[in-house]
This record gives sequence, C-alpha cells and structure tokens, in this order.
Amino acid sequence: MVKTAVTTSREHEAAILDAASSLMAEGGVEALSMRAVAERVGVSATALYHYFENKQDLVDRVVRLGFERFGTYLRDAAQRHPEGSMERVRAMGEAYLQFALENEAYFRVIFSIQLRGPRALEELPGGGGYPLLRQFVQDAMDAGSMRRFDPDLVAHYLWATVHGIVTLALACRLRGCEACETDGGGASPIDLFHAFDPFVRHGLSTEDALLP
Amino acid sequence: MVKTAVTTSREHEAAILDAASSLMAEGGVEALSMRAVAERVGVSATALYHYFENKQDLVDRVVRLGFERFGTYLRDAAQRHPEGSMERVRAMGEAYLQFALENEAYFRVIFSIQLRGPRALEELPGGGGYPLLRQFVQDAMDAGSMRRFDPDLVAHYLWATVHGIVTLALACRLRGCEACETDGGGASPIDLFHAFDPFVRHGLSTEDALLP
DNA sequence: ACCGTAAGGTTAACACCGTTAGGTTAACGG
DNA sequence: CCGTTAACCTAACGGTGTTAACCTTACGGT
Repeated sequence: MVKTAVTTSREHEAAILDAASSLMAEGGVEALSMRAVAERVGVSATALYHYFENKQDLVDRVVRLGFERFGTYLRDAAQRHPEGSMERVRAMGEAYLQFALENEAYFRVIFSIQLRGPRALEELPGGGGYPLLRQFVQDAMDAGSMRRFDPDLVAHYLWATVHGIVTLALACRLRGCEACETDGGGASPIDLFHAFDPFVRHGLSTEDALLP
Repeated sequence: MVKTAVTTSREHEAAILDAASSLMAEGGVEALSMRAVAERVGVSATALYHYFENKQDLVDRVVRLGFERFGTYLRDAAQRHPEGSMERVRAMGEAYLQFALENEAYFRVIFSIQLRGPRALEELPGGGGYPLLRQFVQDAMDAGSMRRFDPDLVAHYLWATVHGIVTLALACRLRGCEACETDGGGASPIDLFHAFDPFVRHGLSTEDALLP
C-alpha cells in the first residue's frame, strides 16, 4: 500500500459522502439509496461496501459531517457578538433556527430516528454546539446580564425552546395556527423566535421574581 | 349492500388499523409493512388495498387515531386543575411530555416526516390540542395569573418549549449533557420540565420587567 | 523476477418491500 | 336466475439493502 493509493481511497470515500450528502439535501432521506449514491459516483452499488459497513454507517457519517458544519455555523454566528452578552446567546439561537430552515433535509436527519440507540449525541463532535451554548450562558451570568441559575439547566431550556420552534416549523410549518402562516405573509419562525424574547427575558408570571 | 356487510367491513378496517397501530408501537415505523400488517390480520397483503388506498393512507389513518387519543389525554390531564390557573396550563405541558414518552413510536410518527406536504396539522382533529392550550392561556390571562400578551404567541412559546424537551429527549435521550443522564439516576425529562418552571414564570433577565 | 496478498471493483442472487393486474368466490338486488 | 360487486387470492414487477463469489490490478517481500 502506497501513499497515492491511500489518498485515492480517502478521495473516493469523500466522493461517496459528498454524493450521499447532496442526494439527501435534494430529495430528503428517502432519496438516499445505496444504488442512487453508487450511480452518482459512477460505481456499482456493492462497491460502497468497501468503504462503509452498511447504509446506516454511511448515513451516520453524513450526519457527522452535517453536525460539524452545524457547530461551525453556530460558533461563527455567536462570536460576532460581545462576550458575556445576552445578544451572543440569542444570536446562537437565531443561527440554530436559520441553519435548520436552510438545511432542512440535513437537519431532519441530524435529529431523526437514525440517531437513536447506543450511538447518541455524546459521540458527535462538539456535542452539536451545546458546550458552546453552555459557555455563553455562563459568561452572560458572570457578566451580570443573566440571572444566576444552574447554567446547564438554562442552556437546556434555551435549547429546547429553539429546537421546539424548529421541529414544529418543520412538522407543520406552523400553519393552521392563526399566529404564524408562513405562506400568507404572517409570522415566520424567525419572527416567532424574536417575539419570544420578552417571555424568555421576563417570564410570564404576574408576580415579581424574587431576585436571588 | 347490507347492514351486516358494512359492519363487517368497518370491523375489518378497524382490525387492520389496530394491527398497524400495535405493530408500530412495538417496532417503530420501520416495522410497519403492508405484508406484516396483513399477516397479523390473517389476510394477504393485497387485501389491504380494498380498505386503504396505499401505505401512506394507512399510516395517515393510524396517525389520525393517535392524534385523537393524544388530544383526549391532554384535555383530561388539564381539566383536573382549576380554570384560569397556571397549574392548568402547566399540567397540559406535563401531559404532553408524558404521552410522548409513554407512546414514543406513536409520537414519533405523529410529528414525523410523514406529516409533511399538503396534508398538514390543520387537517387533524382538534389541531393536536393547540386550541385547548390557547384557551387555557387566555383563561389564565383573564384570571390575572398570567401577564397579558398575545395568547397565540404565548401558547406557541409554551408549546415549543415542551415540544423541544420531548424531541431532544427522543433524539439523544439528553445523555451526554451533564444535567440530565436518564440512565445514571440523573434528571428525567419530567424533572427538566419542572426545573424550567421558574424560567418560564420569571424569565432569565437580571432587569425587572416593565409590567404593562 | 516472481508470486502472494490485498484493495477495489464487478455481476448474480437473495429476501424483503410497495404496488398492480387479473382471476376467483360468495352474496346480494332486480 | 342472472348481473354486479365486495372481498379476497396468487403472480408478478420494479425497487430496496445486502451477501457471495469472482475478477482485475498493483504493490511488497523473498
């Protein structure tokens, strides 16, 4: 085995991943079949089994790549805002939403049934940006712009809220709910995200908070 | 065509739906195949096409049934608490979470890719309990236990937060996030839900809210 | 120089899938 | 009594993931 051979092999693997990735982005998960990927690469379907154990393995690798891109996207968006600010945290949420809407098929697979079982989120690089979010929350608390709570709890809270908007938007396009017809010029998921801001900042209760 | 024949037909249809439903609950969506359903009913696979247009049609019907059960479950849970109280709203969220965790496969399909396209949530009976949530939010505002905002906006906010917990729990079991290892006796999704309560009530900001 | 080995690829085939076509049976209505 | 139709069947088609067996090609060690 020689260097050039290895390089070629890696390149072929990358080409397969690339084909699978774009195939999925175009037609969703159901459009990703071994035979379709193989045809796009210009090879027989069984050849793929020299690079990947099975289809699940291929899909996992594609998801992994998507996850890395996702994390980078989030980091870049957040770091355009000052350290310790609520804006930095907010920007990350907005980027989360934007990435999901622009890479719908990608995002669907990232958080799809495929990810179940033993191989869970913890194995993924960067944890999907969660550690970063936690850090920004911690920073905001240290800087005094956010009330002191368990930063993990708050990070989960923010994550769940944004993720909820995304999945609801992807599942039903938030249509049929009077507040947010995406077709009729109503509120987009992004608008919804912005509209939630006062709730997240000041809560829903009529009683004043007991500041600790 | 005679009464008994119609009854039998309806019963057969119900039997098919029942088989499909339990098949899905046991092994997820991928376990639901026309042939498997047919075998469980004791009939050939093609016989199903006398009752359902195609597989998608069958799945849609199963989902519809699940949606109805879901709505009933939510209504029952909420109405055990006094009208106009925050507790009623909260109970609905808790029921949402509980139903999703106890009927994982069901819930997965309800909010899965299958629901995409023209036939969206609005066609489903009861809108998945959303109108009910909106009503409870409105009641809470009228009773003075919740600050006055656009009730649709608040209902969406609460829905998104709970739905976010659910989907995150289903996707990654919230493991690998230090706060919530479901295996290691850590916080369960339900605990997480409860822990979010002060955030939802009083917000995260260090600044006091300008009460309108 | 040569032979073994292994990578990278092939075709053929298996078992399953959703779905269609066409045929069979039984029961009803005119 | 005949025609129609509901309800079901088997056979088959094209698609899927995957395995088995085989074929090149090119390298490395003796």
